[in-house]
Amino acid sequence: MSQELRPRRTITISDVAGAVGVSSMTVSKVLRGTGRISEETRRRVLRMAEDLGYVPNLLAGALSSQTSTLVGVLIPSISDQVYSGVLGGINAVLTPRGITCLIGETFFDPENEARLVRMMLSMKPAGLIITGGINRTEPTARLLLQSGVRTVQLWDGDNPELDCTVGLSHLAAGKIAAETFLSAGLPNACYVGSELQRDLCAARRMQGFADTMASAGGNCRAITDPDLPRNAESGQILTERLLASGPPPSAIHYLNDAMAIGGMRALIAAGIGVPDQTAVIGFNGTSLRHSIRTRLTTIEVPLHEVGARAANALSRPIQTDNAYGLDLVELRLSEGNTVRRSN
Amino acid sequence: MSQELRPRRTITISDVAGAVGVSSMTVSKVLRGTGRISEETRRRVLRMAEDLGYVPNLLAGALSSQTSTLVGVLIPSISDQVYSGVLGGINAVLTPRGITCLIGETFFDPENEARLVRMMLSMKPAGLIITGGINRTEPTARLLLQSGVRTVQLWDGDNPELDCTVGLSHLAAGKIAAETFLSAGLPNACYVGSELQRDLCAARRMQGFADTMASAGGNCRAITDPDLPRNAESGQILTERLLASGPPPSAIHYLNDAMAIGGMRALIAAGIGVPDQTAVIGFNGTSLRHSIRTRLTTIEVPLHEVGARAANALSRPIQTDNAYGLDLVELRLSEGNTVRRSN
DNA sequence: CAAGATTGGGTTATCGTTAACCCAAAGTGG
DNA sequence: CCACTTTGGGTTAACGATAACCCAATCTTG
Repeated sequence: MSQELRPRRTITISDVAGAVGVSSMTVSKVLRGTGRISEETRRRVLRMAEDLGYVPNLLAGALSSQTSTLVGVLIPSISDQVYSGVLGGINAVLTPRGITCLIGETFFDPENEARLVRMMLSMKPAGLIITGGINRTEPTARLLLQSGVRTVQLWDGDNPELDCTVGLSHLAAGKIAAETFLSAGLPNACYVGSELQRDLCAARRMQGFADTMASAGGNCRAITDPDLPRNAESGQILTERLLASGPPPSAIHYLNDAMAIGGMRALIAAGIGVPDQTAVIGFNGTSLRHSIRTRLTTIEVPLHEVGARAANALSRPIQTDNAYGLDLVELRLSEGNTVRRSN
Repeated sequence: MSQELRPRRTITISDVAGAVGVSSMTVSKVLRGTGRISEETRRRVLRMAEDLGYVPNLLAGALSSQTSTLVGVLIPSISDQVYSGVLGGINAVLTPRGITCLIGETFFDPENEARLVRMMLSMKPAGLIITGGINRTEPTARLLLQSGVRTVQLWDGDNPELDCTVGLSHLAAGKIAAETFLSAGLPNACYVGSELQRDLCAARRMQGFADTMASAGGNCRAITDPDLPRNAESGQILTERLLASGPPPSAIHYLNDAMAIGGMRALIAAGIGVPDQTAVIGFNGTSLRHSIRTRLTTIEVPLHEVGARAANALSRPIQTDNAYGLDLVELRLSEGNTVRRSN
């Protein structure tokens, strides 16, 4: 604690050079391990850098070399488990490569996205990972194109765009839920969700669900709200709204697991048995999808995997033909006990 | 789509200047709104910047002005709901100020932290927010001091350090759990958690819990594991381990809500009634703490609030005396039904 | 032992912006 | 009408590091 506290003038590469008695270029070469430097000099430089507490200035380095170690990531919300799970996968790949993530939250708003894309681009990132499923403004799209920055679209696998796309087919996800209900003999279904006009991916899941139900002779209502947050409480509220509007459907597909859990609370409270009277399927396995007695049946997306693949895609050679490099993860229905064959 | 695809040479401030017929300094001033510029010139510059698709180079700007718009944030894990919740609060404050977060995950490892602090510092951030509760290495501590970068310690409110500290008292959290059990007439308790030798905050919660139990004549066992992830499955495993080792305690305090939920699954499976035979308290309310029939009693931490306050602390005047600016959020016990007065 | 190759570094010129000054022309007041 | 302030910009020199070359001394080889 008796250390020097004064934030002295910051130590630069040429301070180190001066102290060792070489040119700053030599120090730069040693620090980056390039060029021919004698073992002796190398050791002295490293030693002195250490002693002086030299910290490289990456801003300067990036400006000079025209390549930064930053990657920008745009997601709807960082406190949403789904996206933070993906972020974990991205970081797991990027951090070992010495790359740091710049995070931006769009909250599904194209204007926010536009602002954030400008911000990110002005940091001259090595790459960009942008969550799809929102209506990108035209100027933003152009900016991305012009920038020359490698850009990966995340999550929205139904609508491949940008340099390449990594995610899942939300249409397929909805279809899986529908087929599960159909093959359990439950053609009378409902979709419960919120913010669907902003979250196009969720909207596409609903579409896949409803279309599949319809084309098999079933039906599908929708109980949605434009603004409710996508948490357990909203699931409960919307389900209560659904129950107030008539007899309960035999199956419900929820926008996500949190809403499904809240929804089941409403069902149980109303004396409706799950799965016997109403079957339930969620979306996006979280570690809590197993609640205490009930194991929610859900569509599992390997979030970490999606993130990792997106990060890897940044350094993959770009597709030259018009086939956007599309990389979809596989979906699976989790084992659960909220869907049972009706008899 | 018939746009120019060629990533042309990047447009700089002097391209804009040349096109308008002024000096680049004028453009710089217009773009930043400083200096005296005629309305006429200002408009022409802005127009041209727009037309040319000019994107500022913040690296160059930061290098020159010696102030960046980056803030580094170090958290244990980004996919852990607790920390991503805090991150949401940080971002909510910083984004409107035009500041972008650099994220680093330490996974409770001091060496990772050391590496990440170096990384962050080399980005010359406007500030740093570092989660406490891990043993900072001595060189890292010195580096932080020398750097002159404003640094806020997050989360660990029992051990104020750095320029200021924003978080909660984990000792107090443990104490609340203990007092709740004690006043419910349940002196025979157990703490269940994992990774305690790395997560010092969780360890302190356990300490606060155990000490309070002991000093009131109660007792407290501990079932922990050094490496298990802190999720529902681990809660279940550790609780099974607990049950295998003897008669069930009358009360269990879990490291977090996810583990508590998993633990309750084990209790129910073993035919042990919650809360009648064993009461349960978790930590950190999540939106899923209400599972379907059981409402977990837990200690609620306002995560968003913690993050927001930490972000605000970055711009608060620094304490000059030795009283670290300590800012603790208030804890409260959630309403739940997993603790009941024993009779 | 002459001639080319290798070793171990140094020079110079940017990278794109901004800080700190400077300065002409136009306006202003007594 | 003269001294003085504004207005509206321009000049110059960093910021810290790197790319692209250059060059003297030493080594090697036939």
